[in-house]
Amino acid sequence: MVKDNEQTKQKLLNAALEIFTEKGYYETKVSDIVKKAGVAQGTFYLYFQTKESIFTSIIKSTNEVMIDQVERIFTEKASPLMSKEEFMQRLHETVYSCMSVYRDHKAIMYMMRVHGASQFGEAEQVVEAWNECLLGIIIKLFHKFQLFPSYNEFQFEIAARAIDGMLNETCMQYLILRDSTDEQISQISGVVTEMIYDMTLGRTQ
Amino acid sequence: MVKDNEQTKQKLLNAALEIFTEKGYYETKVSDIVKKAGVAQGTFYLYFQTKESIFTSIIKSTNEVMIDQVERIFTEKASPLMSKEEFMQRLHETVYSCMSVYRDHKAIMYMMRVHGASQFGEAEQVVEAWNECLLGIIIKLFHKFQLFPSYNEFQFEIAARAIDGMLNETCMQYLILRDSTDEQISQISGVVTEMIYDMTLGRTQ
Amino acid sequence: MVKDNEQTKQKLLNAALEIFTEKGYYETKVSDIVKKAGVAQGTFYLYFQTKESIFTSIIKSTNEVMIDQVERIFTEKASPLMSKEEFMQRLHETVYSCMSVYRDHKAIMYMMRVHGASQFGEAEQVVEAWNECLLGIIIKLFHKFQLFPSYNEFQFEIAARAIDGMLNETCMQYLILRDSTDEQISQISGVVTEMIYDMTLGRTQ
Amino acid sequence: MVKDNEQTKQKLLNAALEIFTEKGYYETKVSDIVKKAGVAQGTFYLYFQTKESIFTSIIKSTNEVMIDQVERIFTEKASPLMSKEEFMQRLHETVYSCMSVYRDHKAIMYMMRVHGASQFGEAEQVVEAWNECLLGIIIKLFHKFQLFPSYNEFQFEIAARAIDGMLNETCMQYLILRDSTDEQISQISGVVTEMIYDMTLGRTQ
DNA sequence: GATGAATGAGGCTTCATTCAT
DNA sequence: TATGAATGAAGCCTCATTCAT
Repeated sequence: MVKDNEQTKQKLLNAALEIFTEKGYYETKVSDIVKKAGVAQGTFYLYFQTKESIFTSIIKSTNEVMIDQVERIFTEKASPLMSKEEFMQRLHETVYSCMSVYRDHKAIMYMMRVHGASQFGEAEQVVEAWNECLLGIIIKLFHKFQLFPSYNEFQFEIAARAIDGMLNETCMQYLILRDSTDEQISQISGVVTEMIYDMTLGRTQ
Repeated sequence: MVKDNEQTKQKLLNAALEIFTEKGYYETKVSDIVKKAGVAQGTFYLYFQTKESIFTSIIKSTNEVMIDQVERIFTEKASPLMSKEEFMQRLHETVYSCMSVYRDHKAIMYMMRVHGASQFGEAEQVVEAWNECLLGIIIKLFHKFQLFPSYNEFQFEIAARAIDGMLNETCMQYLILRDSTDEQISQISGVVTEMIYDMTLGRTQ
Repeated sequence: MVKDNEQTKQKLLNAALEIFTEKGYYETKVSDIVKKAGVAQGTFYLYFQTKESIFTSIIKSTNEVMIDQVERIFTEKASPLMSKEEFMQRLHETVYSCMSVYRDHKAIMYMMRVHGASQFGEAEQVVEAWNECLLGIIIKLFHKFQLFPSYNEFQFEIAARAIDGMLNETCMQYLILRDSTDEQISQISGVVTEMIYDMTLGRTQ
Repeated sequence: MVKDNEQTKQKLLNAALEIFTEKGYYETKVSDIVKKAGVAQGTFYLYFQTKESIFTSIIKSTNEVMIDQVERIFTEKASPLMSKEEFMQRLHETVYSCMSVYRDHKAIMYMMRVHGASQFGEAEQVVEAWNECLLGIIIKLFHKFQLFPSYNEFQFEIAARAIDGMLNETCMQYLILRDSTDEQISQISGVVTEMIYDMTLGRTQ
């Protein structure tokens, strides 16, 4: 029955994610995964061709979800015509949502960042895709709000990457490496929101 | 002879750094290292106890140098009494110097970030030490300039990590993953400097 | 239903023969066989106990047929009283028929010779049985025609094996490894017939 | 020291030949080989890349030797101008020498014929090379002695293959599958020589 | 100190066979 | 009878480490 089929595959995926997250790709043995999943060694190979392929499979599928979620979050949240308060409110919501995405995919993010998942052809592209996704969104927003009018293409990109780095680092520290309460996440996004505002719309000028 | 001794050890360290950087810890074989160093397999174990120990040794020693350099850079560069122009000038210099440190230790940084060097007890501490180093400096500066007066301890830390993330990401992208000219590095630190200024001293109250 | 039963078994036998022939015993997987037969993995074991047993089963049953055919061919075809022309005619027919047997069981012969099917207890006996069959026939004919009167038992056997080898090799080359037309097979048996004649009845006494 | 080096390699080759001969390629485990050679599992891979490569290596090198030996044997042994007695004498010597070659490389021949060594790309070529070698020699002799004047190209080849098969089969039976004394080998080559003579120079007509 | 051959534990993967449905 | 998911033993190979010279 397909149901059973999928169940086993899912058990393997869950086990693999957990152990990859804990130990990284190389320290994870296929035997660890099957043991945790509660199936036999051979069963693994009914669902995945190689150890690498389950790894790639995990980060690829998660990544698609994350990119999708993030893109949805940033769409049509804010407009240049808003008042500062309204804008801040929206920005805060956006940052908060974005952080939730990180939290929901904690294990994957951990794997990608801490264990440096960019070692295999496909995984590398995934990490890159994720980076470019956020960057693209930020740049699009810059244009929408006509920020940094004096900046050239290159400077634009730098600014976007700086914000990307800010978000990434805070998410990493407070959502991936530590567990934070909703209350704390709200505070974190509050600080980040303010900073982003100050660097952009709120620039002294 | 000690001289010879050190020479061989250095050859191994150089070779190891190069290959670790290129392939990461796990994909690097001791046999690769000795081949590149031009010594015999057994010789490796005259200088390092294990493969892990040469790895740790490399990132530890480099890290000390980096931390030292960065701390020196941030010391006494700026003071709250300066004019904005002067302050900006100093900050720019500081960021630029900081970027130079990244560039000078490109390989190590690459290893730490891209390959996720935080897998072994000691290496993990090194990565952490580096993060804490920058963070500490930033927090100290916040205090010195009495920034974010309304922030509590937690928010303070968040803000510091955000800036840390900004710096890290831009360094990563432009100095570690790509090669940038001095001219470009100057532009990059310019943008970052402005952003930092806007988020801190230049805040719209 | 027995009918269905037999059908499935036959499908498996056909598939197995084809793949064994193509890849040899070891490179053939049970999964290949069932796939080609269009049945499930488990079904295989309803009809055959092991992979080895289907293999043995195939060559054994085929071998019986072949031995039977060959024995019939050689029976009462020629007699010492014939004229040379008549004898040659009969010998030619015999060799031709013999070659047809090889051709009809091409796959099995291929398996036995090219893949060296003599690795398992039973299979080995089959190959041997086949060899002894031909050899026996040839020796019987030698006696019937009172050939090699000066030869002792040992020499007799050598001569028989030599002819056996001749037949085998030409069959192998032209019927098993290559496809030959009826016309060509006729030529081949012509040459072989002449040679056999020259070595036996036609000997320069 | 190179001496030791070669010694270990030779131990492995000897062990491998012995076990391949006994069990065939697939039933031979690398662990069997190293056990018989008295070295560790890993040592095997210092000298051979894979199990297949030691197999190929063995039959390739032996084959070169055999081909060389056989070609030397057949060179300038007989000439069309000889008397029958002299010719028979030479032919007998030739066949005898040829049989010695088989005997000297018994194990390899066994492997090639009985286990059907033609399963891997390179091994296949080796078997073919050996077949073509003998065939070529026989055809050359046919031309030299202007045998079978009425035969066309195709018939020529058939005749050559027939003789090849005769030689092969007798060698196989008496030198590879059984052990024969020198005395016996002499008898065998005697019979074969007579047969070859009868089929060729001694043809009625 | 330097060498490099030798070691052997342990990982990944295959595949014949079983078994619950 | 038929299915096909599950099993697990066993093989090949890698590579960090040791050791005799």
